Amino acid sequence: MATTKTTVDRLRAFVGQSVTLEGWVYKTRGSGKIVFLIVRDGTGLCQCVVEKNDETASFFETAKKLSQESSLEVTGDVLADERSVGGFELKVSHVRVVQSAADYPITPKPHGIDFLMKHRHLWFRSHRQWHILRVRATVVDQIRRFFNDDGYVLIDTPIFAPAACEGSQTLFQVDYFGDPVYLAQTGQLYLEAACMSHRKVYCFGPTFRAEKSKTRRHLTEFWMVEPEIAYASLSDVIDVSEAFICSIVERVLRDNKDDLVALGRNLDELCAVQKPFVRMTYSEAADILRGPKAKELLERDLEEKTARIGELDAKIDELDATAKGGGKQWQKDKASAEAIDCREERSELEEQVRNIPHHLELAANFEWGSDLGGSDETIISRLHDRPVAVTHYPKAVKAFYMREDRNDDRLAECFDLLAPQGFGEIIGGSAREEDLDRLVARMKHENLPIEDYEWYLDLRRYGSVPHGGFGLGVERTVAWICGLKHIRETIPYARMMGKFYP
RNA sequence: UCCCCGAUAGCUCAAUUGGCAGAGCGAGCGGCUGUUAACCGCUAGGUCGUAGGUUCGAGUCCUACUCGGGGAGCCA
Repeated sequence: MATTKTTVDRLRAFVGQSVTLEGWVYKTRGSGKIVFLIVRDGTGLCQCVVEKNDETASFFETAKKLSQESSLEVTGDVLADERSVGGFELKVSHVRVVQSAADYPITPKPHGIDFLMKHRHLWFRSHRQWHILRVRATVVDQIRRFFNDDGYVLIDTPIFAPAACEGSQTLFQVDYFGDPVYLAQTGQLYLEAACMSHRKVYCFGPTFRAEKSKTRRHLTEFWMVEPEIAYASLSDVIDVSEAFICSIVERVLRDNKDDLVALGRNLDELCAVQKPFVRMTYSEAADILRGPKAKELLERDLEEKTARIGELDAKIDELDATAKGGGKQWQKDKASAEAIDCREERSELEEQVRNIPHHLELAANFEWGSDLGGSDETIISRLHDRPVAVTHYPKAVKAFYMREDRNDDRLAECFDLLAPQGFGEIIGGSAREEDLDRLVARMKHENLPIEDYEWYLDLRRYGSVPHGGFGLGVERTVAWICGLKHIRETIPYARMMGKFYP
């Protein structure tokens, strides 16, 4: 029997030939004398059809009883068939079971998030997760490629850090041969040193924050890429972030369009991510929040969401009636499953509706001097169809190393980049204070232990120059690009407050 | 740390509002040659999160705790 080993993504080249696939059973459907095996092999899905006849007699019963996620080698002729997922199918001539799986926990039916997170090691195999992590891999590759192709030198910064860079209450403390050290929450200060050697540098690795926040935008361990550039102004740094974000979006649209479509992402919204991004100062953002546009947006939201809740109520009643009435069992089943989805959407909307008056109040009473809250960021980003850079925050709410605005000493030369459609902050960056006296004064004001930062201050003593950089959160970026509401699915093994298994 | 919601079969959810704990999926057995979350019949599967309390009677009401979800603060 002449046969070639191949993978699902290459079937097109083998139509009319016999091939062998190595994979796992994703789903099965059977009838008396025909079995459909949907096999996944890591590169895609392929329907394998086993018909009962003399040729298949030796393994037909085995194939019929194959359980979900059993591993197997399957051999057969490749046919083009539109009825099949992916457009090709295998007319099976041989099946070898590698291992028979029993009682695979994740079924094709819906599961709760807690259950799925506890089965993350298996959840990977589900189609949606497979698409998301493929997008992540492209994003990570493009991050490295963008900087490597533009003359940046990769500097690996330490994960064990001796002291706080930004604030010690959010650090994980580790016992280091009897001394307390902390898991790094940024490599920035180390990068500032390196950029005085290489001019353009970046670091890329995991970052740890012990923030006690349980929200859709937080992880305790996440990946961050941080470029740092010597002789750069704030405006230069924002230019880099623009080109950087555009290159990532463009690359994903080029290489992962199928994944995005499978995830239901609106591609037009991604295509609209083009230079130049919107730039506004913190003060302008504050005016917008207090102004009529923000109010209109939230009031329209309130109307639309209330109306949607009404629609859902009606739909739920209708579905419940279907589920309890006559008709086919599968129709009733489908109706009750849909009703569950509708209830979930309704309770989410109800929470949002409850929060809108509060958000209205926060926005309307926004006071110059406080940081933008999550709801404030959402308002600003939803008013634009491309990313928004909010610049020049009050320096009091920002980190000590940010450069003081020489025209207005209340301000820091910093920016946050907000992703559109309400996804919120994906980048935070700034020009760094290069003046020794200003920096020391600021550190004293914040009661930072100057002696621990002597090495950092040396950078201002020996050839200090204007410089700056930013940090981009990989998971938030992937969530935005994939259109996911929660970032926990964008990292292979999410670490969140109270969660570290598996 | 604070606010809201939840916990019932392996999984997803019901239980007529205090009166005999149920359905689908999954599992097992049987049937069906083109299925797309297939379908049809049968079988097994439960200390209703934990501990107290109210009551003739508690899955349902009250209190505390544990765990989970969502949000606030903080942040990428």
